[in-house]
Amino acid sequence: MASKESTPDVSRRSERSRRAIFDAALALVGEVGYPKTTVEGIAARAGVGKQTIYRWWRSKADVLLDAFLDLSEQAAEAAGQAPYAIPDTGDLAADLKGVLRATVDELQDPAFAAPSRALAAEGVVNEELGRRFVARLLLPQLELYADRLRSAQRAGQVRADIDPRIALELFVSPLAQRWLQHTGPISYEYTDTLVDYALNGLAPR
Amino acid sequence: MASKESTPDVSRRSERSRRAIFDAALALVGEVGYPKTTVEGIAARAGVGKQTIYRWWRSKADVLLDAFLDLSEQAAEAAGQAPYAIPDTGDLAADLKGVLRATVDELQDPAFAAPSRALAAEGVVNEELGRRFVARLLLPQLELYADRLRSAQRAGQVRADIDPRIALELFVSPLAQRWLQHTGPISYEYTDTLVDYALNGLAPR
Amino acid sequence: MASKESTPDVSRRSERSRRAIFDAALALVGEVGYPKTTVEGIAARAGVGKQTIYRWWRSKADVLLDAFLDLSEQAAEAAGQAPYAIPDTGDLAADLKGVLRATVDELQDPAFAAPSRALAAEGVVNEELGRRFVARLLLPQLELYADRLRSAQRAGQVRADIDPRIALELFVSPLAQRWLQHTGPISYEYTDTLVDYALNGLAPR
Amino acid sequence: MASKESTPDVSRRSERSRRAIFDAALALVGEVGYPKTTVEGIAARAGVGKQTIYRWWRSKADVLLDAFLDLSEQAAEAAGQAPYAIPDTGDLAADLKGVLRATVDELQDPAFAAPSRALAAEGVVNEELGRRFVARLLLPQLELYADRLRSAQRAGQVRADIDPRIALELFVSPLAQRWLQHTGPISYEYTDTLVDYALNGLAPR
DNA sequence: ACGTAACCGAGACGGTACGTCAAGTCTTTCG
DNA sequence: CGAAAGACTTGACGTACCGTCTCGGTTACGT
Repeated sequence: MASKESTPDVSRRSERSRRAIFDAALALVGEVGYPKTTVEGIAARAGVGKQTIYRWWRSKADVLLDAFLDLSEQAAEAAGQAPYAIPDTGDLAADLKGVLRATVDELQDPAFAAPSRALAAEGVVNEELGRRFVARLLLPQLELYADRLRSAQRAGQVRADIDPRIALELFVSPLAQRWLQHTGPISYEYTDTLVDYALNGLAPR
Repeated sequence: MASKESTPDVSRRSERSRRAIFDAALALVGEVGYPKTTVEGIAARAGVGKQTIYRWWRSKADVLLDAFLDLSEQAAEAAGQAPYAIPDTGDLAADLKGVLRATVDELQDPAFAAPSRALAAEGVVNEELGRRFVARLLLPQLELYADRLRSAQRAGQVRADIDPRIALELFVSPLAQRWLQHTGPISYEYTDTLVDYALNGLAPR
Repeated sequence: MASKESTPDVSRRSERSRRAIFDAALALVGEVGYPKTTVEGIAARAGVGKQTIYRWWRSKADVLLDAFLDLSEQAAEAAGQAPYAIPDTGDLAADLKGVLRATVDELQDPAFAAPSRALAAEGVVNEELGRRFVARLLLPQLELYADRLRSAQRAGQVRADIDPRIALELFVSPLAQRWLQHTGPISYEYTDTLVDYALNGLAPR
Repeated sequence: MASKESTPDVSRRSERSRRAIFDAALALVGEVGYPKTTVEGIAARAGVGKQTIYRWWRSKADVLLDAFLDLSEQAAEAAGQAPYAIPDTGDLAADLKGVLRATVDELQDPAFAAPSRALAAEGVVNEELGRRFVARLLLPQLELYADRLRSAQRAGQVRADIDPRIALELFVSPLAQRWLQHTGPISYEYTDTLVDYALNGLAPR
């Protein structure tokens, strides 16, 4: 006996509509911004009835989260073999700088930045969505940094008593904050500096 | 020569209404959250005409920004002599840990956290407001950390070639991100660790 | 080929709402008067969204015009066989006096008078609505008088060179003006007198 | 002890403001129509504070009524000796036709027609103002017709048993209704016909 | 092969809040 | 102290979207 509240029959779902909704949602967020993106607008642009959106998602933010996850997966596939893993050349600083430079590029691509920023903002204020955003998008990425740091610990390049989950925030969070809150400019030089400071510390040796 | 679009005659403004609007706005954000706080609701709660709000502010976010700045100023005054300055006991680590612990407390006070979070969220998506939020609230506070770090540089506790404006982000941004995006728990232990990592670096010495 | 500005899909329209709106509009005009009747009030009383009114009508006056036309049609149906036709007993004076006496009664029934007066007033100042009011309500009624006068001409009771469309105004317009502009009292005696004066003229014979 | 609600000290009243308000009110009604004429607009156009209007009048309609009365008086003065009286040449039909032709001209002069129509409309719906409009503008004019008819009765041109107050409506009201409600065109020929029909009646002699 | 049960596009529905406008009141400033 | 200026409270306006609820139509099984 299926629950009354469960999603409708998934097997009959129109893949065409799903794709059109994702495309419309991402396009609208990029074009007019998140606040002016409306469910009504997404439905119209996707050539879809409003109810088709409400049948499968609970809110505008929900749609966008799925659309963005879908986008990320597609991007990952397009990127080929090692889609999302931090290289391990043995040179920790160089590896981190490389990944952060790629992130800088990504953050400046409007197609990626607009929905990402919108979801982050919504997550700040809507805790439930925020937790899903973090769990499905942010944490997996952070975990890659943690893995790389653990590897560095085994190689003796990072002290053994360091908590990798916290350590990674030393260079990731500053970039995140500058980007989200416009508290400063973003550049390769900046992220390189973050890695240097974080690895070597501020105090004289 | 007053511009046609400038705000109306400020000298005639009702201080009573201004205060009531601030109080109502902060109270509502705290009680029902930012999205459910409406201009109409603020006006009603403040016993003020809606037009009186639109006469002086352009949006809900604008009102809240001013209300929150006002709150901060009052809090600063109430805090007495050294309202917003980081102590300088000579022990950099201890001083930073102390201030961050105070910040942790503040971030857990709902009266302060709700509007702050709302403004941060709005600023993420509304760049114009975001820049004002940063310029009027965030940067002044960050500058205090920069000052303390400069003092530490003079005392030889921080390397001279370090850029204080970037260095401070090593411990401030992680806390900010955990708070804003719920990427992890917040505690005294956590901020203490951040300061230790940031000052000493991750690499073995 | 439907015009872009045409009313929405009429076949899907809710008859229930339409009726409720008419009832509410007529009731409110009767109770609080036309100027204090608001679209918002009609919607609330009808248990209907405001947008449902604006979807189908352009203004308060438009709603009221349709509501009143609907009322007239219902009254006509209720009146039975010969709903709106002037009797033709052969005695022109008696027939006209009878109809005018009925009109006097109608003009003193508040349920009928309030919306009628409101529409007339609006029509005086809003030419577009005025023309519709006249075309759909006033002229059809006047035409009945013209018909009766033509019949009287064929019977030799009215001179053949008389223009019936003007002639009818001799007894209809005075009543209309007294009612609309409060220029004098209204009674059976008054309308009887009008008919006598109009048929026989003022000059001695 | 003066009542709180009495008008303020009339002797100190600014004639300059009073005139400017009248001019502004009449101009605005002519230019944008009655509904779009606002007290705020009148005050602005007259270079006067809004309160100066509310001090001396109770409503927009009140202002306009006084403005129109003032205009009528000025017009009357300008017209010279016998400002408002119906000529008495002994030929009743000719005298009435002449006056009605002049009225036709007046009704087509926008400077006169716009405020007049506006006041009539307001009077239809606002009984209190309507009665003042009628008493101060309409009835005095009707009385002139009544006087002329009484004179005709003394001359034996109108039957003695005719009530002049009702008789005059036979030709005045039709013109009024056509003008107010757009129920038909207005012309010299039309008003001439009205006089003929009214004096001679519709029935064959 | 055919009913019947779902999804689908469309869009009307009852609502909430928006941002604007004007009403009429109240307060401040000036002559 | 009257008048100008204009800020105030109030409340209707007409618009934009919300999330729900029909409406036909078109698949896509299940018997």
